[in-house]
Amino acid sequence: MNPNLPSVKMARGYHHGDLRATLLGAAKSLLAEKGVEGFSLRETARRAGVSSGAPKHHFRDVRALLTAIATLAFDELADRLEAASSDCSADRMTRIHGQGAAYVRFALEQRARFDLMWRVALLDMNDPERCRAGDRAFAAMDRLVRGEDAPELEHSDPRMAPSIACWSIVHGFARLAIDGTFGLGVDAAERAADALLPAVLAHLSV
Amino acid sequence: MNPNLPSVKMARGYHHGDLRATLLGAAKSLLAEKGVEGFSLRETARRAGVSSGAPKHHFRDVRALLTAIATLAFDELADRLEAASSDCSADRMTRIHGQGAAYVRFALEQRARFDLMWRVALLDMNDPERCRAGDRAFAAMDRLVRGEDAPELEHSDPRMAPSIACWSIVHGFARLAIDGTFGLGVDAAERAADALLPAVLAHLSV
DNA sequence: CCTTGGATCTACTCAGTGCATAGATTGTCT
DNA sequence: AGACAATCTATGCACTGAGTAGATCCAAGG
Repeated sequence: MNPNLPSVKMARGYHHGDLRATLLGAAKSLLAEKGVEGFSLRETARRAGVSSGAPKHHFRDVRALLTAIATLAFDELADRLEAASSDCSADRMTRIHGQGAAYVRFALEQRARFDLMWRVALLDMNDPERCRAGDRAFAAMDRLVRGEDAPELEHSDPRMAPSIACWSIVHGFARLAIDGTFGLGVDAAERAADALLPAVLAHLSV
Repeated sequence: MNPNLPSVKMARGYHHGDLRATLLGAAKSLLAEKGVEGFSLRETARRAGVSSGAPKHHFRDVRALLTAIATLAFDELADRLEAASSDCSADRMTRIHGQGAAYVRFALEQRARFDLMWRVALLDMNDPERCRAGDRAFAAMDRLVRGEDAPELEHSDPRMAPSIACWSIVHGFARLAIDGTFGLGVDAAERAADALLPAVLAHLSV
């Protein structure tokens, strides 16, 4: 055992050793249990076994912590979208539908985190990491819809319409499912989504 | 001046006279100024010129007040959707697009209230009035998409796919616009929405 | 008229929150 | 060894939603 290497699992003394990661973990599970509205920084600190002022040294404030979590979530979503669109044997429309299904699945599985990703009032929207991760997720969708070598454009450019249409329908469906339109409770939403999403995506022409 | 009729504008004494309506008004304007996250029951009471415990007699708790506001908002949205689809000279698809535009316009104009309508954790989702108003808004869209005399179905029924598709794309677009995807700030979002929405809706086939 | 009951409103308390500050502790570098 | 910087604790402040006890007022009935 080499006591010199900056071990991640340091014996917990006055200094925690890896508080930043521990806080992120505690925050994630608290979020999953209580949802965005039930989240609190103090409770996160409590779960990390640390005083309520300790997080300050790793996250400027609660917004910074939430922004970090949202960033991780956006990256995870981007991973999933990229994975879903990597089956090159399928034709374009099939891949688009598959990616849409992955988007909705992510939203339903990671309800609270997905919710958080869009809570602009709670996030630092100018955080460069968050922007990067968000753009990465959108880019995965955009590449599939507008093609690999389409020119990069502003989101608001009218030539983006096909990608925005695809994103809108999938995002809107995910939100409706999460927000209880197809029945409250996770099971009801998931069953409805499975039964409904393919039929819904059939109405998208891009 | 008949002092017997229960005037809405009673001179403000110990009893307010019309506190319920005043609270709703104060809450609405507070919401518009500070957004859902910045809303507080105490500040609402303060603006209504009344102590912080006074609202209790008109709304069980903050959730009941917010639910009442969401209900009013859903009814207002339903009114707008019905008005937008009433132009019988236009063909079906034109009317659907017009209704979608009305939906997005409402969301952008009434940002905070639209936001609130979908904050399930803050609302009493079982409140019958809220359910009624919500269903009314959806029904306006559904009638236009599936036809006046289509059978009534559960939202999650696969035969609802055309209406859900329409709702999803419009709702998703509105959320993206509100949540700053097309640029932060009201102006940017509105300009982008104007430029983008028609092109986006062109990809919807119902 | 006058009293009595019920509705409305005030005043206070409590637990909980985010944030700021001051001070204790510890690892690291010279 | 000594000093420094980073990390963590402890405390205080202003705010929140919610609960309780009591003041006030209105509108009946005697």
